[in-house]
Amino acid sequence: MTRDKILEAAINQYSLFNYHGATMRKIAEEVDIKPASIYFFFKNKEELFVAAFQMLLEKHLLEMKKVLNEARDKSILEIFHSLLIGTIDYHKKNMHETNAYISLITSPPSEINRFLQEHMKNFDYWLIDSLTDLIKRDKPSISNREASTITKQFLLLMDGVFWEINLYDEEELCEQIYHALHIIAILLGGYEHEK
Amino acid sequence: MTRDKILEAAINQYSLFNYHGATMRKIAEEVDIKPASIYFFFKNKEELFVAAFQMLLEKHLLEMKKVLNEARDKSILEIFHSLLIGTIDYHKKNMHETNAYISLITSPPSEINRFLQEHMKNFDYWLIDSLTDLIKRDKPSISNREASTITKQFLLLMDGVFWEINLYDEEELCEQIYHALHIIAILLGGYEHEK
Amino acid sequence: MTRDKILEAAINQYSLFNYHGATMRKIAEEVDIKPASIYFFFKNKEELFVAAFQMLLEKHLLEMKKVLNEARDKSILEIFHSLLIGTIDYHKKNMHETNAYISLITSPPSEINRFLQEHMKNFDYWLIDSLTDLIKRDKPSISNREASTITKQFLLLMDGVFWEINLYDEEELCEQIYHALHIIAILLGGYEHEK
Amino acid sequence: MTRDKILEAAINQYSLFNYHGATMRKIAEEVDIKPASIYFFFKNKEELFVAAFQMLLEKHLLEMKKVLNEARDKSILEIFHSLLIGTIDYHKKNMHETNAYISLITSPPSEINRFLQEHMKNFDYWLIDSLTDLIKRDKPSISNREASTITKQFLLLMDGVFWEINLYDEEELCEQIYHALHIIAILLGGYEHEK
DNA sequence: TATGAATGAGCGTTCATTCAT
DNA sequence: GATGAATGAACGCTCATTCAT
Repeated sequence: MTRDKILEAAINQYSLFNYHGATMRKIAEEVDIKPASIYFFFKNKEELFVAAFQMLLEKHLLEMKKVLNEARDKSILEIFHSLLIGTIDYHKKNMHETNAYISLITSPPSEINRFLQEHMKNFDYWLIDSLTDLIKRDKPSISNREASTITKQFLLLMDGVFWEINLYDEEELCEQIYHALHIIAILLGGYEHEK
Repeated sequence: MTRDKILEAAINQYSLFNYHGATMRKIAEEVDIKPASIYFFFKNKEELFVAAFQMLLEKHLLEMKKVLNEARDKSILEIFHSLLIGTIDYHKKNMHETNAYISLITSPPSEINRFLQEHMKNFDYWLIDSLTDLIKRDKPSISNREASTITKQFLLLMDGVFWEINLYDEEELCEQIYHALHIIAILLGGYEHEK
Repeated sequence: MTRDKILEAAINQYSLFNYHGATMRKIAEEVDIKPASIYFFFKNKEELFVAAFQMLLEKHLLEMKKVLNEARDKSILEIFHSLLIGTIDYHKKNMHETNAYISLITSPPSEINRFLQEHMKNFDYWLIDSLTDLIKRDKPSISNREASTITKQFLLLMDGVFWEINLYDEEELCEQIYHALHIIAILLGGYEHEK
Repeated sequence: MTRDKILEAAINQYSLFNYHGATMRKIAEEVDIKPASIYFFFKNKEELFVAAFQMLLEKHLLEMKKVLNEARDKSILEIFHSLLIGTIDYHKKNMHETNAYISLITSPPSEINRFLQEHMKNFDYWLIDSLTDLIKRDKPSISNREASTITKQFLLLMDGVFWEINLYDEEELCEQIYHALHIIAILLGGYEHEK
């Protein structure tokens, strides 16, 4: 109970002030306990944050899996659509976590760098594999190579949208999502044509 | 100039440890002076960083302008190409600055938030305006709306590549740039066809 | 008994880190319980250590009495010999306790100072009285004054050897014990002669 | 200036409360500065105490050398006398330092153990060599072995007196010194006789 | 008996900052 | 221009201790 609240507060503070600015005092304040109490649950600041980041990344992975699973039976274009919207929705709903996630990737505290690299690689492999499979299921005539290319192109667009969360407001972001989907439609259309 | 060296060191430290982790002592150490000496040039930490960030953003804007200028006389596809390659090249060559830039955008120290928003908006306007103009110069038949759409789609792809600087190594990044250019070609091709 | 194990651990920790460095946590760890459990047996740190020191001093006194008792029927020179060897043996076998004992005497936690002074005085009186008696039993011709002198000289030598436990290794210490016994023999021999 | 006062205060506090009880705050208070200021002169607590102990041991060695030097031209018995009195006098006059010295030897903070061992060995060698030389100068007929034996016997007595600083008050201590000198006289007398 | 959970006080240390020189 | 010396505030953390269970 308290342990979970501490983890959550750690992520919040990290998203606002990064590692060095996220002090044990402020985390404790957010949970409404005293700083010393944190040390009953975590050995020190570093281990608290390793635990918090682990939780963050797992949650992110789980959420993505859920989104993909719920869209699994739709057409590939709709799957891309759901994935994009799902990602943005999740991140808009959990701005603190998203901010923390972004900070984590752009300037990871050196202690957890290796662990982070591992996670990112796994996440990437899983997403690429899943999407490539779904593309081939939807368009059986497509070659492995082509499916992989489409996947990577989609990731490129998704990453673009993801980065633009930082730059644009709700409305502009919506427009960019629309552009992304439009491009995907064109790319998939190309293969449609050739079939 | 000692002052310039301090600014540079501030950016370096910021890129490595963010605002709260970039201490006056470490900055001074990097310049090989004592912390007290920094206060001869800057009133306090906040003003030092405001100055450093200003320099960083100006440099970034200047660099982008230079890249665009040098490509100005090529075809629009080549311009897009140059812009993408130029951006990546610049950021690969100045990893500290890029890291600082990313950190600045993803988790800006609250004091400079307003100033940063202003800059980003101006940068965006400038880039969109410039690109829209160049598109229309290259393809006079295109409507304002269409030109604006292409520009935004290009920005989406460029942002995707930019974010992937964080995720991928040299080789993979190269592949993604290729995908981006390929997509751009298709999008422009569409208009070509309609002409 | 948990209580006894706590006392023992307290002495151990005290011998290693003195009063302020002997923490409740480390003591608890040594007994394989939690720090809170110590408070079931002792009101607080101070009372725990008062109890521990009392035990330590009593044990030391008892041991000395035992050594003296076992040598009681030998000649006075042999008694001195046994006492010296016995003391060293005991302290070599219980290095932690000896260390604690030495620390206790050289830098007593202020709270138990008075209690310690009392004990030391009693121990001293007892040892001097016992030895003086035994000398007179062995050499009836000796005056009270002379017997007292010999006792004090012996104590001086024993204290020398005791301090050198801190300074020398096994072999060198053995040599010093030999010197001590040699001197004692000479001193007693002087009276022998005069008899 | 300030640096020296800090070292002195460190020794004082150490003599009273040992390493763990000698806090930076109390040391700073004694010097009438703020705790943070200590860190301008010393990297951390450990290095402060290493410096303090080094100073302590050097001062002790110097003092002993001075005492020995001043007595150099007297007879060997008088030299022993001066040494004993000089040692006691010095330690009585610098009770804090003596207490620190004793604590240092009986329960050295593990970090400086090696350095301390080295010093003690050197001090011992120096004292033994010096005394052996002086004995032979005073009694040329004596063999090396005999001189060495006398030296070690003297050290034994001096150590006894030294330890008894902890146990006895002024008056009793005086008596013990008298006993020590008496024994030395007898021991030297033995060789006199044999000559 | 024993401990999980909590805390106030204090620890060693570093922070940004000042100011006389 | 630059720094030696200092400091108030805050840092991460550990201390002895409490108390309900």
